Amino acid sequence: RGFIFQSSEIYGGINGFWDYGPLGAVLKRNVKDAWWRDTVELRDDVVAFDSSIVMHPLVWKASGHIDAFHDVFVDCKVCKHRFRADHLGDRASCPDCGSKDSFTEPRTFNLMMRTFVGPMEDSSSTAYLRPETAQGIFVNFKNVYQAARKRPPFGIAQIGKSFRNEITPANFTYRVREFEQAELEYFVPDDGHDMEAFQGWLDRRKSWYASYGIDAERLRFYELTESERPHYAKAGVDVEYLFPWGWGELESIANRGTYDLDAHMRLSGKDLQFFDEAAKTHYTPLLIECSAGMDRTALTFLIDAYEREKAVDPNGKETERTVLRFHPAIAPVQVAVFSLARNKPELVERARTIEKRLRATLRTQYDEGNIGQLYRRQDEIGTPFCVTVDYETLDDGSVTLRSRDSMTQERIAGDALDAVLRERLELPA
RNA sequence: GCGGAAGUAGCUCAGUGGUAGAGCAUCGCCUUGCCAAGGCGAGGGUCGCGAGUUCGAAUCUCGUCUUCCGCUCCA
Repeated sequence: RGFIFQSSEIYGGINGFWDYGPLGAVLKRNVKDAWWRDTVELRDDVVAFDSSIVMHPLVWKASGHIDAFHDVFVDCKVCKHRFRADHLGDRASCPDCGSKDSFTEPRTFNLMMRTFVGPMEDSSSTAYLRPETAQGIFVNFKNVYQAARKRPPFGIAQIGKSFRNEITPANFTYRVREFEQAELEYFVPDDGHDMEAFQGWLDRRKSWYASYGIDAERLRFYELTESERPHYAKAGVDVEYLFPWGWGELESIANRGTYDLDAHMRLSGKDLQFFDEAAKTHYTPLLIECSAGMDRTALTFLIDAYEREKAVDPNGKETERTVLRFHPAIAPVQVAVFSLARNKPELVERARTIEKRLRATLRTQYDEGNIGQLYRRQDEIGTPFCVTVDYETLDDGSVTLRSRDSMTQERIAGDALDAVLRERLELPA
């Protein structure tokens, strides 16, 4: 139906990259808008940001990505298993099959995508496509809080593309090499209350997922143990969804302490601290991070909404109905408007007029023809409501309102339609 | 990167050396008029891509790309 296509399909595709079609692009935009609305627009303590994808290479030195993302591997030529060279130490035999001197030469896997800045392609011009958006926030931290006149506690949010040379892209748009992240970096005073801020954002993110109807049985908030989280992190919770292939991470919420700002202060030599007026001391703010994958979240909405149910056609034959039960805020199309017949100009004109009016404030679509087909087609793309213009409409202006989920129809007076739709779509009046 | 399997219309698939197929979907007309109904018609494929064998390749061989499964990896 046009949600997601393989990238560069006519040339055979390229592993780990995907394109969003007419419906998918709107779906993903709606997911991002929902995140942005809740995380930025409804908060007076969070400001917007949009940093560049290519940054000074030292950013990635400070963040640890240049070291951590350049893993050296060797393969056992006998059992074909691969090992990280630094995990093997001085061992000469394969831990899995015991073969001696069976390793290949060490090979480096660079998980950051590399490019060159300027026309000269040499080591001095090497740059990286960012593997996460967060560092753009950290290195601009001082500019942002001064320009926005913010003091901790306050947050900086950004949505943008990131790139990683994953060894094995897998599971559709779940593990990919180009993806979009939504990240909130929330800076709090070093006053012993940082875990309260962490809990506050965890609760807020929990209710965000719940408010868009994600199946609670398929969503879990996994608390990382001390050994599972980075050494500098005081707490971490992974938001996971039960995909068809198992539990997969959508978002990571963490208390990262002063680690990130410390690292950039150390390498850049710049001061990124605050001055506490009351205590007359300088301090480095602690950081609460919410980092969510937008492609993964969009995929979650798509999978969670998908349902096939038994139905019966007009001849009494058993058939199936495919329906995407999107929340109205997420659905690519919110209202479809139909003319009951395609060869009756007065019906068509009336329906088109209504569709055009609704289009000003809602995501709408016009169609005409066999009414059953039209309803099922909209079910399949997750449109919550359909409005049908029929012969009665020509008499009194009333229309039929049909619900995707209940499959029921009701008669609505023409002048009540807009208000009824806004109520049913759970939109503000 | 390793091992296995697969790739034919938008989707699901049939087609094992001799003119490229079906169902559904899409588009048009008719009929119908409130949940994928019915009738008639149309468009859509260099059979993933590239070589090779052959008089002739979707079909056999090799390479390559992509996808799936299992390893490996997972800041």
